[in-house]
Amino acid sequence: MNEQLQPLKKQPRAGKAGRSGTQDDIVYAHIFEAILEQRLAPGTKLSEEALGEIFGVSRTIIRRALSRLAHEGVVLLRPNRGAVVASPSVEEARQVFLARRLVERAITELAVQHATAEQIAELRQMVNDERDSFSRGDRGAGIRLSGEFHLKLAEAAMNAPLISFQRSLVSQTSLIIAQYESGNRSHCSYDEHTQLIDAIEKRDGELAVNLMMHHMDHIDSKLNLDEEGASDDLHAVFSHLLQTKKPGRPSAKL
Amino acid sequence: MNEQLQPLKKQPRAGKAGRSGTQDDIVYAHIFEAILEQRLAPGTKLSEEALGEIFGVSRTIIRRALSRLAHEGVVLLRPNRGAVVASPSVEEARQVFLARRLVERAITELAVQHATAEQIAELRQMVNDERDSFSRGDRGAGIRLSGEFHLKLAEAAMNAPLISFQRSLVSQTSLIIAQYESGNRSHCSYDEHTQLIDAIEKRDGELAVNLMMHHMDHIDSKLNLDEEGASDDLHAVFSHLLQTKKPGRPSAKL
DNA sequence: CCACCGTCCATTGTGTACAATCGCGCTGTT
DNA sequence: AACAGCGCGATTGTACACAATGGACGGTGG
Repeated sequence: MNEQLQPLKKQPRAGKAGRSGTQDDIVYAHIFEAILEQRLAPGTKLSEEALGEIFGVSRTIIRRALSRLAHEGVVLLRPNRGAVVASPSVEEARQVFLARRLVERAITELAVQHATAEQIAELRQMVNDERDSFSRGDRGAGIRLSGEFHLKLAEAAMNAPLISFQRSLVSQTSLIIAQYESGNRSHCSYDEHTQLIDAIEKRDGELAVNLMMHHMDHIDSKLNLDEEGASDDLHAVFSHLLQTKKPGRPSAKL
Repeated sequence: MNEQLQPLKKQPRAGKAGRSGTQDDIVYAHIFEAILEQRLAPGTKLSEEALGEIFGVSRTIIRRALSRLAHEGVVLLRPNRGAVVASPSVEEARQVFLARRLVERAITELAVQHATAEQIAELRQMVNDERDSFSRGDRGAGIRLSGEFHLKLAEAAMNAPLISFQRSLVSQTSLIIAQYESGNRSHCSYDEHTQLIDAIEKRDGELAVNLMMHHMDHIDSKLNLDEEGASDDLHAVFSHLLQTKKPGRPSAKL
């Protein structure tokens, strides 16, 4: 339990109050990555003290990071009960996908208008990285990079609120994919990303939007949101036995 | 500086760790309201210690509340420099409005599909409250209630991510209105809200969306985002002198 | 007289101690 | 033996103490 990560402790030991927010960001990014790459399974308890020891920081920092993650929807903060990795229900997944369709359409249209040559080049680079990850068999990194592609696209749309919203949606999408993907197919078609970039570069808005919508369809179809397998959400598992429940799920899983 | 608010201190004094998050919520809500009702002007410094004394809680609580507010975009957190009430630039305002058009359209369509009779009744109640506030001359509460109407509408859309995003957008919108409104006109036409509810109740999606878009136009037209008066953003004030800044201002258009 | 620089002070960033809460196992009773 | 009530341990929630940062102020030199 005493082993700690090196990169965190670039300085002696304690008391390096400086670099405001840097520690937060590091912890946040590490947990975030671990969740999105499915190294942390949904439902896993995230103990503040344990994380503090692992990263070599106090609970204060951990707590801030968890707070941010909860705000993005990848972590569930249960009052007095600690934090766990979120395990989106089917209904939550549907809502996220609905919202994403909406946002992705808008982002695509805006990106066609505003994307600079530099941004397009960066997008191509990201697709390359993504392809590399998949060819290396690093599925987790692939999911993450695929998400980062969509995030980069949002940046090209030049709209801060949309970027922020997209970050949250992409994070949750990655979590959903990790949880519900029907394993056999190669799940993220990076060639669709390439086609999308081509359309954006040609400033063909209609084509780009169509491609994006098809891309969304493909992602959607690769998930089995209808018959969810092996959930730890008892309410969902036995939902067919319940007659009068509210549309929204309590989302409390044990 | 020693005067404190009563409602906060419902119990003896310190150590009431219970009711997890309640104190946070109270502090958060109070600051939030104060900002939206323009009792706190944009740019005002929000000292942690001062707020802590006012609310009778420690800086820990204040810090969390400020963090949440920053996440929603109504407070700006400057590392090592403290928090201030956000003062959205014209460009930021444009981005928020663009995003809102997008989201409001989707919310309206979803609300037409999903709104229950109960929710519609609640919406009518909110419009009443809003009208009362304006007739009382309580402009601040009016702005806030107008925002809460749109938030309630988002709830009727039954999509958690959209609700969360809408909350952020509405907050920022209120701040923008408070900052940029050209003072003479009565600014929020609650009768438009009433018409909107009627359309939703009749399940007339096309009409509802049209009304919502016109509503957005009206809000937009009441702001003078073109000639911003007396900004404290030097970059914006002297932007015409700068040659190599960010690529101009991408016109807000979809 | 103005500009530069070193010191001070106010304020934030972080770690840590302590108190409250929740879940869980134990014991006693029926 | 099963269930209810109760204390206990573990973990989170809060407050506070200390360290570090950044700006302000005043002194000194040009």
